[in-house]
Amino acid sequence: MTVRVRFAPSPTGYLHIGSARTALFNYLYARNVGGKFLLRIEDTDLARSTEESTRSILDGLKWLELDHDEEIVFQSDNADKHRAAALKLLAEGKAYRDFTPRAEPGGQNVKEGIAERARANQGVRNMRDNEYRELDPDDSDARAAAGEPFAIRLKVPLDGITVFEDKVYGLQERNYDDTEDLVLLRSDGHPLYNLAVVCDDIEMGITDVIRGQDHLTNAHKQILIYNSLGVEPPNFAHLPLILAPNKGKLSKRKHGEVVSMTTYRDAGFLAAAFRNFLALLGWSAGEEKEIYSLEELVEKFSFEGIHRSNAVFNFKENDPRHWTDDKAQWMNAEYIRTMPLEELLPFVKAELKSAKLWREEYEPEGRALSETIASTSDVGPDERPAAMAIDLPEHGSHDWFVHTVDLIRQRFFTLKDFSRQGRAYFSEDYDFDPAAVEKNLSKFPDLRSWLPELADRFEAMGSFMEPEIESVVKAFAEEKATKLGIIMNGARTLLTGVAVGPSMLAVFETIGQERSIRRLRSRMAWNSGV
RNA sequence: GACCGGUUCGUCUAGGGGUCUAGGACACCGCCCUUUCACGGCGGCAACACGGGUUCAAAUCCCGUACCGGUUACCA
Repeated sequence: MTVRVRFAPSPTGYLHIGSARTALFNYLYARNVGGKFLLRIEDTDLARSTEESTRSILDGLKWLELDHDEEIVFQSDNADKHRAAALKLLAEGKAYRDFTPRAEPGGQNVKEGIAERARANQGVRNMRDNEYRELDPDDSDARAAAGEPFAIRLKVPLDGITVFEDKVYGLQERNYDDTEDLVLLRSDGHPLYNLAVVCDDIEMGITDVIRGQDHLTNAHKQILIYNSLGVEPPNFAHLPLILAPNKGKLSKRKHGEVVSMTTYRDAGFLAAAFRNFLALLGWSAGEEKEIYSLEELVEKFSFEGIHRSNAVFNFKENDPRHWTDDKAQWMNAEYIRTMPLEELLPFVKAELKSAKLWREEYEPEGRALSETIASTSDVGPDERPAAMAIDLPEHGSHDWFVHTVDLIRQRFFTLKDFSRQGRAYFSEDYDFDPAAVEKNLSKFPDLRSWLPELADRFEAMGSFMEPEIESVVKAFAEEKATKLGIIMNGARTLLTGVAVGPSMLAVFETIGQERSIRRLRSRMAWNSGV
């Protein structure tokens, strides 16, 4: 039998980080065993479900590249089937009509109300002591026919236990006594979650249900429904939860955008990096390795590697440097710095495009992309031999673009850095970081005249490549009896607007002779300073 | 309250009775490299929740306690 799993989010918000991981694990398992990964939108709570949310969830999945098989199922389309199932159970005496008037929906905090009531009922109430449970079927029919509203509840057997072997949590047993006669159909005819899930999973032929641990007790209720319906329950695998730094629930209300998948997409994260991070939250291949490609994750995925304890998603709300989990940030930087250049290029292109920094000249002309890369980036920027310099691409060309991306990515964390910190490489219109101006320019007033003077030296140069640049700048620093670093850092600030970056010689060379000269002479940074 | 689950460095984790003076990663802190730096290299700090057993031997097995989480809806 081929494995069929599903990811079944309810569209009441964007794709939450925990849901994203659930989707990932479903996907990994399906691909690992050659099964199908299906998608179902659980939109039966009309009041809370929105189309926008559905779109956002789909966007998130698409971004993570978790492609689903077959058509998306919308649970609301199946309401009639759910009702029919409830009616069938009613007809078979496996469910009953509850004529108890619907209770007033509690105050603001539903959960607290539930806990409160549970405490109050402590030891008194049998979970199945409903007065209508054993109502004579004829009476029941008569009252229903008279138009009296009723809910349909499952008639949970008196004695026995539900048992299943959870693929993560192991053997799970629960006394029927601990499960109430759950409502299948609301008095307004609306099918409820547990019924809908079971019916849909049966209809979709789901063999393995992989979802958050918050559904562990639902599994028992659902098994009861499967039993009543006479259908063999699927396998269950529950995943540990992802918690907030205070070990509480991670929610949009409390934690805001950090939990949304779109935040990461918009912040310049690579899907591959984020997937990698997500996979390691609650799962381990049992080896000392952190970086896994999707293919490796698929290959190594197993339920044995999944934890039983919840994981904390660590971040500091008011600290920009740690706005999200440090490891996620590191992972993304690691990908940007080390992934094959040809895979990174399209992302940089998209980023530059959206920042209006992309130029058609960066487009490869005729040459295959890989060919270009081989000629410019096999050698790391730091140990590029002199011979390479001969081929140094001209600014504005595709080769230059490739060369530049490879040079500047070494200190970048997100795709956004290419259009922000790296803006000066692609545009004449860039800002100066006040801290950099303060640190590298304002402190050394002499640079105000020295840097334009250095520009004059550059202008006199024939070839503008690292070795020549180096001797010119060194001679200049000696002449001015100052430290080379002062000149270099001042120039860096003028040329790039920021205080950090690759080797300054490489920066000069990459920015190019003409632009370097112009920028060294510019007064803009000085005027922007304090 | 009841039922269910969990508890190894700040965080993610390795660990399935001896190889554990508990390993890796991130973060943090030093040092080195360097013209600077958020790259890189080297190093440091830092954990088996607690109490009882079982055993020659326990982070690993059993029991209890504490704490944390989930569920307990005519929500999903």
